[in-house]
Amino acid sequence: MGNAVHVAVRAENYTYDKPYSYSLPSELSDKISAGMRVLVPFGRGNRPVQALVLDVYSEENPVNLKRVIEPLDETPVVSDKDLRLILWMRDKYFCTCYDALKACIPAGLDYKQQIDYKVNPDYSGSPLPERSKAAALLEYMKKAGGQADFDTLCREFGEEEARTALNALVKKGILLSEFHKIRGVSDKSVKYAVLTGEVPQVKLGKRQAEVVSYLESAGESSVKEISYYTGASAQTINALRRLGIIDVFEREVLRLTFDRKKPSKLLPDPELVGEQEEAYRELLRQAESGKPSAALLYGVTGSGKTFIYIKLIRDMIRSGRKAIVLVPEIALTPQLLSRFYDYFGDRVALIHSALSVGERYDEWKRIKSGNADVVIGTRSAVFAPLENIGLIIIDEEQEYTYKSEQNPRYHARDIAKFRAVQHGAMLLQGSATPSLESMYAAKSGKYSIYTLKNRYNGDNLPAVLFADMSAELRAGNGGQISGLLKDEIKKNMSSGEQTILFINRRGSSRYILCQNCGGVPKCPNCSVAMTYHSANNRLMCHYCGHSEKMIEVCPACASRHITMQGAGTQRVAEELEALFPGAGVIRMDADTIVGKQTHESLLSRFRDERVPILLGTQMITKGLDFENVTLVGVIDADQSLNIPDFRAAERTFSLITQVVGRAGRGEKKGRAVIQTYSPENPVLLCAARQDYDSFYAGEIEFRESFNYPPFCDLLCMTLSGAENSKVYAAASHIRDALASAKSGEDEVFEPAPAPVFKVNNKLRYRVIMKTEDTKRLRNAVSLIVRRFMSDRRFAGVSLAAVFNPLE
DNA sequence: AGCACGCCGACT
DNA sequence: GTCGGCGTGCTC
Repeated sequence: MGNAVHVAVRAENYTYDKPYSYSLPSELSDKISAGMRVLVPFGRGNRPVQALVLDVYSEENPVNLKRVIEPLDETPVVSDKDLRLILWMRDKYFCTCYDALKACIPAGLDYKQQIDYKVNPDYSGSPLPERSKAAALLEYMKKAGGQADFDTLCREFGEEEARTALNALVKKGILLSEFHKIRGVSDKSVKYAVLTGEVPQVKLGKRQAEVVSYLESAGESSVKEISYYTGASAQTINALRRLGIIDVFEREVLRLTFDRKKPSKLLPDPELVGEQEEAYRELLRQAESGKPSAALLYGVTGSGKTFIYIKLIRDMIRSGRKAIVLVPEIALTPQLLSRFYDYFGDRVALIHSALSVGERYDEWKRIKSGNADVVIGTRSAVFAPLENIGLIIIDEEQEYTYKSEQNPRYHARDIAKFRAVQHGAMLLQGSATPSLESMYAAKSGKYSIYTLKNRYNGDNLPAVLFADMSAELRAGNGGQISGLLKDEIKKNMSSGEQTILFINRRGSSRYILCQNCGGVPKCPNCSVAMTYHSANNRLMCHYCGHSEKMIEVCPACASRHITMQGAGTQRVAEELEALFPGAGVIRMDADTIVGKQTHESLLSRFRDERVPILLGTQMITKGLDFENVTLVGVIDADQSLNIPDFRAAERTFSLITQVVGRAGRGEKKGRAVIQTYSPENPVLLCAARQDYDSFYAGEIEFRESFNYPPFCDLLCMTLSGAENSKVYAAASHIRDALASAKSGEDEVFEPAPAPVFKVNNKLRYRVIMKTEDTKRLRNAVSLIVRRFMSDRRFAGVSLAAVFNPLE
């Protein structure tokens, strides 16, 4: 008899991610409990591997088990509830336990492991054969003072060679190895480079010369910026540093920080009126029941959802429970944040990606130690280590930022539901334009639903005008701005009111077209056109990160007639400048939010300096509340409608509705101009009237007749690899495997090339399956994935399985 | 994945 | 004889 543990090792491969037993040395038995991480010997070579303790039990026969080496934590990093969440995530998302664990804890708690090697001074065995790699490596280490870490040796000898030589030397006892754990390093500093003034002794490479000339004009810059503007890789920078031409140094990074000064006095409970009060009462009763439940708060923009949230959370806190509030993107919700500080002061914890590793870790510890009552944050905040959660709120629940695109590919809503069940909490989703899935769940009784119809400060909906762009084209206006929109902007400018122009760039980006041969420059690694970035005047690939200089002559036919396609903010800005010479335009898109210009700085300029026009992409659709904005223009409303995706209509409706709602938030009456080639389109007409109900009625009918979610679940299996025939064969195999697992009305489709067939030189095929019984299929898929991964015929092909992908 | 074992050909 | 290349199979 003795103590032993079940652990989940940090496994690279899903196939062997299962519980393993290790015996617990008696000196460790009171130091280790479930939810802690330990180091265990794993595999034939007994290499030290991190593992998560699932439970401690007493083992009849502990002698034939390997022993735990050492604990990595003093207290559990996850609770028992979280452990169950992790196991559930593994089954649901086909990820490893350790991947799920990493989602639950801050990066600052994650250990990297490093092995240091030392020459054994007491070695007395036979000498090594001369001229072998091992001998060379040993010689190198002796010169380096008898000690080196693995990374350095890899750089010197190549990874493969270093590994084999080191293993041989350790086995012979010539070298000693020592395991070190390194805390996830703080990212509070950023690498900068500056010219030393040294004149190069050798002729510089093309890339190197570009970096030097960039630094000459820009002066000291961050390495990230340098590679954005010149396309230089880390190697290029390193080479220049070794040549003595540049200096590289680290510098503390300036972060956006939110003012967390404790307000002198917290605001009293907000006053609710009419339908707000009614919704609040019902929600409170539901939340206080102590039973898990889900509700949808469906209310138009400006109907005061935030105050209902605040009042509910106050009540929760009074009864000793805690709350999580998820928002789509922290930078886009400054108003909501400051309101929470006004009402909850320093009992608010904030978790989002703009925090440094260290700050996230601090915030996590603060939450875990019980010093926060409310956690606000983006997707990952759904894992906040709170105990006794009473309420989880997902604001703007239809937003796609709630879905993780990396392993584990979870949706915050699913995690929230699971945790709500664990804690007997209420999940409250709020939206002006709920996702079809959520509204359907509400209508079929799975969620209770509360509706707010009125804008509480009596704001009127804007008057919406349509500009028919095909008529414009016929009338000889081939530009991006219709006569109608131009006139409205002019009116606004003369009355000193401001305008927001929205470019719907989803699904279209700017690319280069040769007018002579019709050629479009493509990424050499991926099957997509290169996107033009005006900020650095380069062509970039959004899939693999490849970038090259903007071309002046067509590489195919040497013609100089090269034009830019797709509506970019820059092009519209140029047109505005031609129409309204000298008028101020602020451009806001991913291109202009680099370096010192932040989202906030641009917005505060727009507000404070009353710049007439704000022109931007998706990022201007949310959270902006400017009294003086009385006109909103949608440049190309149809853009996102034409994407071949069953969610295209839903996304477009949500976007347009939000943008239109930006007009007339103050005293003055607002107007909106929607430019489109299809002014009769029902989706746009509904969005113009802010009429979700009609939109929902039409869309749900479409989903039902074509059997799309929420009427079925879509399973998407993506196969990728370098060799076309192999990947295709693997896809066919998966198709057959799924076909034999199907039941009833399930459908399995033929393997098809992914919409972007080649990414990073890997070819991708997809196999889609529609199913009505996801629960049952999930087990079958888990088995298929596992079998696939351990099947040697499919080496070199990787497989990702996702249920209901958002893209 | 990563590591050892075992089988076979090349070379001291 | 033995070193090392690669195919195979397992990981408490």
